[in-house]
Amino acid sequence: MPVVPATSDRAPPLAVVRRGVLHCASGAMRAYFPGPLGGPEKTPSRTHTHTHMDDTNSLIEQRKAKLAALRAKGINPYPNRFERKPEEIIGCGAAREKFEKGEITEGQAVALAGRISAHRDMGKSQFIDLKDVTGRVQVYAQKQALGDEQFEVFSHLDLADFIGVKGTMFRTRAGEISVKAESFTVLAKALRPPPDKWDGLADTEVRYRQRYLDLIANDEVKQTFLKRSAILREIRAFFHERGYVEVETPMMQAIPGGAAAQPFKTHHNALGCEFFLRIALELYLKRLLVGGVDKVFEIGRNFRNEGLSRKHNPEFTMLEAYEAYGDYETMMETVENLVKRVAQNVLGTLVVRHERRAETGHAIADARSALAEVSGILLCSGGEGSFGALLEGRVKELVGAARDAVDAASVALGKEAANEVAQQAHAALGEALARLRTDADNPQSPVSWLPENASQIAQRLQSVLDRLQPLTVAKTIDLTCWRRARYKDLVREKAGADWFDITPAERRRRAIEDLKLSGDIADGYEDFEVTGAVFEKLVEPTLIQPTFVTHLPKELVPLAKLSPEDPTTVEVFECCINGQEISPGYTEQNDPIAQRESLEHQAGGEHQKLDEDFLTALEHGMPPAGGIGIGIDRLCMMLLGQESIRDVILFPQLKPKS
RNA sequence: GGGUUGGUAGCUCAGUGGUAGAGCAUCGGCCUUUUAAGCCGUUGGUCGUGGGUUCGAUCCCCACCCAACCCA
Repeated sequence: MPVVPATSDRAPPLAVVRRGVLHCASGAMRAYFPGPLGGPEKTPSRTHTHTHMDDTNSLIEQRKAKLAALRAKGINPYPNRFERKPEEIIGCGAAREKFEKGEITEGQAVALAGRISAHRDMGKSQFIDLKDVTGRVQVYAQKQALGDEQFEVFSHLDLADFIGVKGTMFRTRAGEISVKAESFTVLAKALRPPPDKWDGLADTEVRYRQRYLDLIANDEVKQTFLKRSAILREIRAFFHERGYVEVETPMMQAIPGGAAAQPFKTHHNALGCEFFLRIALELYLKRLLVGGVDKVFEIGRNFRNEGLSRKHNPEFTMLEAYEAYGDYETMMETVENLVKRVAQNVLGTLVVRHERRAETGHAIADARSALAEVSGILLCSGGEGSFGALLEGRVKELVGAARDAVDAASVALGKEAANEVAQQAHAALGEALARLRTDADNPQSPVSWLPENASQIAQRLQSVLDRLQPLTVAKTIDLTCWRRARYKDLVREKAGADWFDITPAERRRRAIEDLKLSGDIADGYEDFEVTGAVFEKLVEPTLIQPTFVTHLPKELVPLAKLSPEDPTTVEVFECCINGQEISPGYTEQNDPIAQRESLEHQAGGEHQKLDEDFLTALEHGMPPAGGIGIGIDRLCMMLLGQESIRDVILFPQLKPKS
């Protein structure tokens, strides 16, 4: 009931005004576009549009009214092209740069086109910023120069409209390189307003689902994807220069092979059979080695039917390259040279600096309020006896330290300083949380917790850690120095020098109890899997600087070739950078009998999973070869300083909106 | 799968058990070299969805949807 009168109070005058404008305008539209375009079959949809417009927000309505007004003036808001002489054509940013360098002189005629990104109205003179992929340039429009009619149209242009401008270059009094408009053309009217010019677009969901808005609003996002493109270009150039052949192999495969992963299933109607989207490129590229394509690579999408996370997108881009008469040593050099070249040519440096992208202010405010909450809980639940121990303890000290750090961060002027203290806070809280969890799990703990207190405080601490996370991402990756380290040595660094001298039972106990990997070690794990968990959880995340991990145990990579110098290991490397495996490399298995045994074992007796055609190919003889795979998305994350794979994939997979 | 945080105007964000707020954007007015232009005025909301509690819910409770992060 209260809704109806309220609407009827307000709605009628607005509706009358808007309908008046729209009806008049669409009448003009029909007059200007007689014939098929304005024919009767369009009328129903137009009517529908009207009802829709009445319901939708007024910003779109206003723009549609402007669109109709343009048509009423005989201006086509969506012309087929921007008419201009070829010699005048120039990019917006390019025009500014060329003027700066003196390649264009004051008063020279130019033509450029772009999207309006800012509008400064001075009455009888106006400024807009015009943006295209080359950058931004200011356009200056004077009533006198354009004439009353054109100036009227110009002054009613909206942010996000596309226009073309012809004019002359000059520098304003304030020194800004600008174009004085002599004429302009509306190239495409935008019916929706762009995101905020200052704050950009922050809503992650909108950024990923409507990436075009992200690209419009957030320039650094556009730069990231332009650089991703440059990375791909450099990778291709690298391999082409070395005589590699680029190929494309099937994405739809009857038997998905080359990796252990769940595939996506699809169906071919005409053939009446199932196909799978590929999970790896390997088996087809090796067929090409058999066929005499000695150096071959492919860059393409793989699909794995697994969970989504910061590091995983269900479809991701993989590079695989194989080189006959090479081995895993050859391929290590290849990876190193490739990454160095790409970094140098795209970033101009071999030292990659990762900065956080999140805004410091909000994160600190969040973290501080959460910390205050933790302190509150500590105080409120501080009864007699048991809590005395807590309040005296390390936990309180650490929470206090974290608070101080966050407070310091909030007044720190520089990003660096804020980041440093945030990192300290993060470390301190991580320690406090670990301590809490240990004590809470340990009945012999000197602190006799109330269980609900412990878990409550642990949750709050976790929350604080989460909030501090965006502040703590700052690191430098030095690509000039590539370490080579044996798997066992790296494990010994984290798990103890005697790790491989103790019994398997002792290793398991130590991993679960001392190294706190209980959640990562299943009951049925083999001994090598226990060590594998240590590597994956404790070693790999710490390998920030480029590291080739070599001499992996043969059980871990059963399909690989044994190392002649140590037959308990295989000729395989994992190249880790930024705490992630970027690239595995192999001396490829070319013994058809050994390969058959491994694949049969992997298929676990399910014969339909065996790629007989691939095994047949090997029986025809494959030259000894080195091979690598490089996760392009992860490589981009590392090079471009992004902490989420979704920030290097233009359209990451999200749950469809219902 | 579990947990934490979030979803309010086109955008960025405040906020409260009782008529919904700011800045920018929009629209109107003044201003012919501004640049986060300025000044004056104006418009704009199913407060994620669905239930419940209540005289009254955007707020409290429950469920669900979507997202980010952490853990598994």
